[in-house]
Amino acid sequence: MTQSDFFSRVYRVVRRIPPGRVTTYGAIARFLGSGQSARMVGWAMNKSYGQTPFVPAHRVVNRNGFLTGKQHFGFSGTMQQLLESEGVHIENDQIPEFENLFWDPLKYLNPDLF
DNA sequence: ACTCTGACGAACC
DNA sequence: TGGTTCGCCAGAG
Repeated sequence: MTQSDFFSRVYRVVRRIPPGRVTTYGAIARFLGSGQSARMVGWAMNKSYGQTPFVPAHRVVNRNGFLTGKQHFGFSGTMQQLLESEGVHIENDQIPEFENLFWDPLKYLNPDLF
């Protein structure tokens, strides 16, 4: 594992997502210059458990604001609980305010630094 | 070496 | 409107 590994780059982006905000697998992939690799971002999240520093994977949802990765948080409901503890409202595994809470890496981070 | 499977998303029917 | 295909590519069998 080196600093430039795709997974490491993904983790570094995810760690920058502010509490109470969310982004998408595709947005991260596009930010890293690999727009068609959203699946790899998902795979990276799957392997993010136990990483240090902590990787707030619960702040990454799919492009429609659905908590598609909730099954991977151990007890079903953990992902939702983490988000709600940050003030993110959820209904039926979806974030109604998704469009307002969406945090785009391309808008706040410099790709050259990743 | 080869096939299959995805925490995705866009393009096609 | 909705199901299927396809690009992507790292692991597992």
